[in-house]
Parts: sequence; C-alpha cells; structure tokens
Amino acid sequence: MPSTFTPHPPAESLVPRVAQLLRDMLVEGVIVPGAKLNERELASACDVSRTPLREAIRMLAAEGLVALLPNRGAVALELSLIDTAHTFEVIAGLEALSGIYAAQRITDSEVNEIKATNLEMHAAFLRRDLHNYYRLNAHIHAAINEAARNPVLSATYKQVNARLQALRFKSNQDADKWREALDQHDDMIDALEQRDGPRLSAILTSHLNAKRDVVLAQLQAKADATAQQKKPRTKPETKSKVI
Amino acid sequence: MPSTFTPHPPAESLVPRVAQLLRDMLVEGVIVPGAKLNERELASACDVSRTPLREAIRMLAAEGLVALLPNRGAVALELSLIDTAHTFEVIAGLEALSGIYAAQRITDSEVNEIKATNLEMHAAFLRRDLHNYYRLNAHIHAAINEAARNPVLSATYKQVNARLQALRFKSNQDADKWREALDQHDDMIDALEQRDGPRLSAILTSHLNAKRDVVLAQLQAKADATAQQKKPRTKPETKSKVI
DNA sequence: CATTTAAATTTTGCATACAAAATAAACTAT
DNA sequence: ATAGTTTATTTTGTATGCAAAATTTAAATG
Repeated sequence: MPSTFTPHPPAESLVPRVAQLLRDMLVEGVIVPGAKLNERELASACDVSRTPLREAIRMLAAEGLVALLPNRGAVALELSLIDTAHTFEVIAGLEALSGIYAAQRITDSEVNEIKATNLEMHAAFLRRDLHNYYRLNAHIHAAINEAARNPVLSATYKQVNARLQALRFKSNQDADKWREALDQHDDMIDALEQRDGPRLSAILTSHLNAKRDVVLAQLQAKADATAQQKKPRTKPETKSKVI
Repeated sequence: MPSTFTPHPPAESLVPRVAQLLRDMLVEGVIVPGAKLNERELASACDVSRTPLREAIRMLAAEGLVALLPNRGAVALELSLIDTAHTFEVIAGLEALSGIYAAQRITDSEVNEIKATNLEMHAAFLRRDLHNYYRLNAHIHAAINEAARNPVLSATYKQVNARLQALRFKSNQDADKWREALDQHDDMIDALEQRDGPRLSAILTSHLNAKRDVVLAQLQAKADATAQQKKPRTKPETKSKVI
C-alpha cells in the first residue's frame, strides 16, 4: 500500500495492466520465444503478487502468446516453421477481408493519411532505416484494418498478428524483394483510391504470401545456422554455453 | 503417489476444466447473455475455490465470451445487432479462407463423410428436426474447417464462432430460406468434389451472409417484441421476473 | 409517498499460505 | 568418473483471508 500519495488515482485494476506489460515484453522480445515465465520473478518485476500475474498469464495463453504446460507453468510462444506458415495464412486471409471492407468504407482523408505514410516509408527505405520502415509498414496495415470499420475483425487481426510480432524477424531483407514490397504498397493505395476491394484484397494476399516466404526463409536460415553450430566437430571440448 | 488409489489419476489442473465448464455454460445458454458471473456462486457450482475460477474467467474474457467490468466482475457476452453483423463478417471471411484451403487439402474420404452428413441433414430438414439440423450443419462447417489443415485457422474460427453460438438463435426459420440453405450446402459439396476453392469460398460467403440476415432479422424481431413488452401500459403492476 | 442519505451486506480484487509437483543438488554404488 | 537414487530446493497450483469497492437494505428527510 503506497503511503506516498499516488499522482494518478488507483486507475484501473492490476490484471489488465500486467497483461499489457507482459504482452509488450513478449512482442518486444524482452521475453524470448521458448522462455519460461517464472511467476515469482515476473510478479516482483511487475511489482504485484502472483495472483494478478497468473490471471494475466492466463489471458495471454487464451490470446495464444504463451503456452501453458500442466504443472510446469507457461512458456513464451515458439512458432515452428509450419506454425508460422499457418499463422501467415490466417493473417493473409484477415487482411484480404479487411481490404474488401476497407475499400467500401474508407474515407478520403484516411486514404490520404495512408498515402502520406507510404511516402514516409519510401523515405525510410532509401535511408535503409529498418526500424522506421517496419514501423510505418505496420502502421499502413493497421490503418487498412481500421478502415474496415469492424472491431471484431480488428481485434482478431491484432491478436493473431501479435504472435508474428513476437517472432521478431526484422532482419535486413533482399533488396529486390524489398523493392517489390514497396511496389505492392503503391498498388494497394491505388486500389484503395479506386475503392477496388477485390483488387486490394488480391494485392494484400500476394503481399502477405511474399512476406511469409521471406520470413520462412529467414527462419530456415537461422535454424540451419543453429544446427551447424551444434556439430562443428563430433563433440566440442565443452558444452559452450550459448547465451 | 496417492495413497488412496485414484481411478483416473489427478488428471489435468482445474483451470482448463473450469474454463471448459464455463464455456459450455455460456455456449449452451445456461448462462444467458448479459448475466453477471458471480464468483462465489460459480466457484461452489464448479466445486473449486475462487482462484482457479477467476483464472478461467480471465481466459474466457480473452476469448471474447465474457466482458470484464472494472471492480464489477464479468458478464456474459451480449452482442448488439451491429456486433453480430461484425462477427458474421469475420466468420464469413474465415470460412471463405477455410474453403480455399480445404479444396486444396481435403481427402476423398473426408468429402465422403461430409456428403453423408449432408444427407443426414436433409433428413433432419424433412422431419423438421431443428436440433439435429443445427448439429449436423455445424458438423459440416467444422469438417470443412478441419479439412483446411490449419490449426491456427481452426482455433481462430472456433473462438469467434463460439460467440455466435452463445446467441442461441436456433429458432425455426422461414421455409424458403431454409431450402435455400440446403441448396447451398449441396453446392458446397459439389465445389469440394471438384476441388474448386474459389467457388467453394464464394458459396460459403453468400451462405454466411444469408445466415447473418436471418439471424439479424430474428434478433431485430426479438428486440422489437421486447420493446413492445416494455410499454403495454404506462407501467406493469410488478416487475414480472422473466426467468 | 417519493427521493436522498446512511448503514449493512455482498462482491470483487489482491496478497498470502500451504501442499503437490517438478527441478536441482547431493550422495551412493558400481 | 558415471549412472542411478535419494534428499533438498524451487515452482506451480489451489485455498483462504482481508481490504476496497459496489450493491442492497434501511432510515430519514422533504
């Protein structure tokens, strides 16, 4: 109980706050995929008791961001190659759906905002500014989703998309594919301006499929590298702790 | 090791079990939309303490089956007309997506199983056997979803669909529309046999749109009736408890 | 008699306590 | 030493206790 007066009143309850903290940690990669969630540790880190922490963890489990192991707590979601492919299939479907409705419901000013963001993204590309490129890219996709004017769709999209974000696959990509992605974004905006839902939907689908291929290739490469690391000789002198 | 031998070992932990119990109660209508979930009451009904019950409730909240009200517990999901429309849009999109992949991945024996179920459903229609009609209908849609061979899609579909199930809109429908729905099912199977994904997808979309219209009309009618009920006179003698 | 206001009760939210299970450490025997 | 076994420690799962907030009931005021 804080005897020192709290600047902002008790605010909302702990569970949603802790859930958001954990969500951020998972999506930002502070908690890496496969890591186990120690209740005592996280509880003290979030400065709450285990009760609200556990309730938050259960919410994240229902959201698919962590997996619950009976009697063994929770671990951060770890997507296999096949899981990732499946998740991309769903995301592609949800974005395609967003595209259909966004084309019907988007306002002119929203289109303008997306156009502006797209230009900023091109600028980030020219500067090879990965961080802002990804940020602006995510912003465009989120804007299309919002323009679909369907909160159920938005929530579903965000939930599934968060699992992919937790992968943290923002590595530098092939220049050609990158340029291709930018072209697709230009096409998207064109379809949006013409309010051509089916075309926007098709572009989004192929865009997401291309992204899926890039991500899967990266994951595969990373997996190969890790496997290589594991047997450079028949047996490395000592188990070199890979931290 | 338990000294008193347990017929079935301790089994799994309480939270998943309680969550499924509550899920069933919500989907089966034992807990009606808008009803408040009393923790003490439900805990004793499920024969557990409030701790695992609360964790289960948080999971259902993340699944969208209940809403959490700060300091006021949880209430069973209550969908407005517009919420229902939004949810149907998402379900239609997810089923359309399932259709695309199911056409690519379904086996002959799975198609046969669906054909058989479809015939049983026709039989149920002839007998005006609502209960089995709805059961078999749900079974067909679930089978198509499974045939898409995408666990992420299946899970997402089930999660969103559960919210609609909780509406319990299984009232007797217009005979013409009903026949129409049956025709659409026949068409679906035809498209499946031909492995025509886009066609199956289109049929599923229009099928779901038709279903949405029926459900919305029913909800509207019910809402009108309730509104009517509310002012037959300036005030009914006593608040007649509608249980 | 309706409408506030105040007291009593219930209910939620959170922390703590304890048992069962899992994990880590220490020990023994080969 | 190494494998297996036993003991200690940690960690999870569940129940209980208590304070704050909300709800209900009763009293009081106009």
